[in-house]
Amino acid sequence: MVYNFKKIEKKWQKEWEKSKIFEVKEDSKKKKYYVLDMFPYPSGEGLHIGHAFTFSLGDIYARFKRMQGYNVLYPVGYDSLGLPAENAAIKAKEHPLDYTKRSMKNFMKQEKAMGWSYDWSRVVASHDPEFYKWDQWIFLKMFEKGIAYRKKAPVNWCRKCDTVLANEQVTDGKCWRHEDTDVEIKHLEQWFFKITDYADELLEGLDKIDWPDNAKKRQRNWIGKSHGVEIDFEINNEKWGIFTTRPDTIYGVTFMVVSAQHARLDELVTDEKKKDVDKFLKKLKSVSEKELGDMEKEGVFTGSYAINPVNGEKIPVYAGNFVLADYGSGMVMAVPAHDQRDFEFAKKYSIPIKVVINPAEYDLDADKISRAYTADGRLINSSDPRKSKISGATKSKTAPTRRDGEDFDGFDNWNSREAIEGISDFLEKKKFGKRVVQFKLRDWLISRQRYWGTPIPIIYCDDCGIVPVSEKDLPIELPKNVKFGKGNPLETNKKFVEVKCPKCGGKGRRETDTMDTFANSSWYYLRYADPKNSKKIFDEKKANYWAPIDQYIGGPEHITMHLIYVRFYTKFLRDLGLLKFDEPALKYFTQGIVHAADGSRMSKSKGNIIEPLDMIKKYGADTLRLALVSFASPDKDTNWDEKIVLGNHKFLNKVWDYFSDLKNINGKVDLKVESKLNKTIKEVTGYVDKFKHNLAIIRLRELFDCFDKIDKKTAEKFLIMLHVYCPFITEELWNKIGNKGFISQAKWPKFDEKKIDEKFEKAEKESDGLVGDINNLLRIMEEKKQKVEKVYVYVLPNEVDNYFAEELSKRSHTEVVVYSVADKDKYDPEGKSKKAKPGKPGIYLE
RNA sequence: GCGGGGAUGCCGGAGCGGUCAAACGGGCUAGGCUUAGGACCUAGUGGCUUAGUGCCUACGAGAGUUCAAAUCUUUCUCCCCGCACCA
Repeated sequence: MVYNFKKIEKKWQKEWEKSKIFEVKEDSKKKKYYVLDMFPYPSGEGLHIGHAFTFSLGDIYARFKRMQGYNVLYPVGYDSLGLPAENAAIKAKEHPLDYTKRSMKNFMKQEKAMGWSYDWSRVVASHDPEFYKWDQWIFLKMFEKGIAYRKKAPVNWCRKCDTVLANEQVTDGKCWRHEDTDVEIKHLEQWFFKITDYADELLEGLDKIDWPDNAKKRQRNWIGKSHGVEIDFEINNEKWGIFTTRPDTIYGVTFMVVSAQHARLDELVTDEKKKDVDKFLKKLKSVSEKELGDMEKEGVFTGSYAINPVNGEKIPVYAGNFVLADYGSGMVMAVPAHDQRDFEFAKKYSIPIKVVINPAEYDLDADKISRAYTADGRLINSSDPRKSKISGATKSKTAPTRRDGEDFDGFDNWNSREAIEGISDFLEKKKFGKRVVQFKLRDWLISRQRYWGTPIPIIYCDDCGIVPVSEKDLPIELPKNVKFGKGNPLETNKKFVEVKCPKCGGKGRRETDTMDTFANSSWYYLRYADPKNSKKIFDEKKANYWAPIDQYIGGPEHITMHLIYVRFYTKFLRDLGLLKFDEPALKYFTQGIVHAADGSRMSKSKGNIIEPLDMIKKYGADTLRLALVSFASPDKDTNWDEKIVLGNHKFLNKVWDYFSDLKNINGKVDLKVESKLNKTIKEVTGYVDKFKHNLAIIRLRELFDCFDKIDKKTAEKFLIMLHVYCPFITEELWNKIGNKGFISQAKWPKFDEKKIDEKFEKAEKESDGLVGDINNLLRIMEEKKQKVEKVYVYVLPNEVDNYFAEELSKRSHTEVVVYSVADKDKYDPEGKSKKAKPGKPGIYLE
């Protein structure tokens, strides 16, 4: 019988839809399990192979947990707001709303074709005002708590997107969506979320969750906590704080560098240097951010001098292109002898280099070193010359001692590591500075000057200033009637923009910026718990029943964006008292990326895209699913190869043929098969749980290969295990072999350790060995041109059951006779039976 | 520069201290089955050897730990990825 996958897959899609078996309710008696794939953006192109892969992983897991008896929430939705949709719509000369609706419909159709077992009653879409209303609600709460705030800041601007970007959306100085477009820096007033308030918690929370190490490390790196000291340097009779992690080098500071973008740079520039500085700044503006990264360290003297608090030295202040304006205080103390960047700068501008740390083995010579010495060592030149004069400090070479108070005379001979602490103590004691913690993480810039996003619920009033929209007026809906072209389309709708001030009733102007699309994906997982609630963002009982996500699945590209934001939102909503947990996802699986056959990225421009739909048409969704996850370990990157699909299709054909013939499953329980079955259940259960689907499928194939005539229970258990990978064909066969209902609702099989008997496997191995031996002998005889008619095998009496003449004959293509060594009537003209050893029967050829 | 991952047979990929010449798939070879088959079944697929044996060489390169290493340590080479002037 032909395996008509098209018919079968269509049939079961309908059956599942009709029966609604994947819809779930809260059930206090059942243990819940929440499986979630990352919120997809519904592109007009439909599903790509990456979707097919990652969502299949989710579906496999959801089906697995469901069969194991959990109350499984496995929802789907659409991250339908956002720049890509707007851009695609403009390109197609279509309204984003129409484009989005069409894309979503197309997506749903394809998702159903893949056999993903979503609870379709819970679909959410972020472009739905009933959804983004709650974005706005959260915004208002954040505004209330001071988490959402407005400030002027140097921001990343993409000309092509026509909007600002978050730091996370800039890669190599280029826009994350336009690899060919350099990001420009503009100074604009923008909305920010104060994610940095949660920096410490975001860091510590990582210890509590079961995520891949790699993901955790990347987040830690991104958050970038470092301990250091903020030291006050006096410039023009005013104190300027600078951040350093190396207070041990403070005696080696020979100049200061302030960021060229520093807001208060003007105050440092003296009149006679103004021209120079302006020239320098102008030059910087003409280069893009990207080139700035590659550029040599450059700077210009501002004319001002700073006083080093520890030794009273007067040092020049430069403006430089390599100092970040928004990290630390935007100014650094430069120690050329012990920092490579400072070293290069000092060399370029002939600034003195002062060694204050020597390696253990030798002394550095400031005039001769070719690069900064950044390792640990022993401090020199690290005392206050003003004090030394008074006290006539002895230059002892003895072990350093900790000095307190007035008799302090420096840190010479201290170990630099200890000096970090010692000098920090000293600075704090003298009130020259204080210990501080710095993060690389910046506040999240969420303003976007584009149309297809959540409107920010704020009104500007000349009299009242920034006024939040009141909660009862939510949602602020996106007007459909806008003109696309230059600038923010929302500004073209007067009715939207011109509003009354909610406070004074006077003339107000509505904020036309929309929110970053990542806002939506930061809390959508909670809305699934209660998707239709029109009164509240979600019912807290429901949210706390289903959430947090037990198993989250998605690509590595989201580790530093979405996965940070969603953690931040979760903590914020917890602080509002809505959630009883701190982390959105307890477990996270990062799948590998499927590349094109040649290892390059799949992209439309390269024309190397594999369409899942094509594969479904050619081989069926079951085959595609099986192929995608059996190819390699799912956490590894792979290169696509259609041969894999072909091989899996063959396998499913065999499965189909085998189970279609009911005679095959009318057999009796066979101990050998039973042992193998139980062992397979044991292993496959473990593999599925750990996403090692490639290995699980191998085990299933091996089990299938050992089937001859089997009993119905065995058949069922095999089908159930295969079902998580191939839901359609197994559903059909489940019915075919006489079961009512859905295999989707069957119970995952349990294994019985007692039924696993390694002797069968051993016997099988020995039997394989014997076949090998026989064939080997036959080959040798053939080479010697000796004809062999019959093969006689002499088996030790206790092993007689392990060898079957029929099987051996078949596999060696020669008639085989099996004797027990103990058989008195055996035919054994050359006494080969004496050679029989355990697991190794004697052989005689004739 | 920092951080992560990788290098295994003709190929994709398992294995991560002994049970490894190395799962499973693909390819190829031989045979069978067939009107035919790119379908299916069986066997083989590092080298040398042999009535079923045994030996040698192999898991990017070198060194080491160990009774024992593809598997552990270390150095090196190459590849991929993430962050990147974070003081």
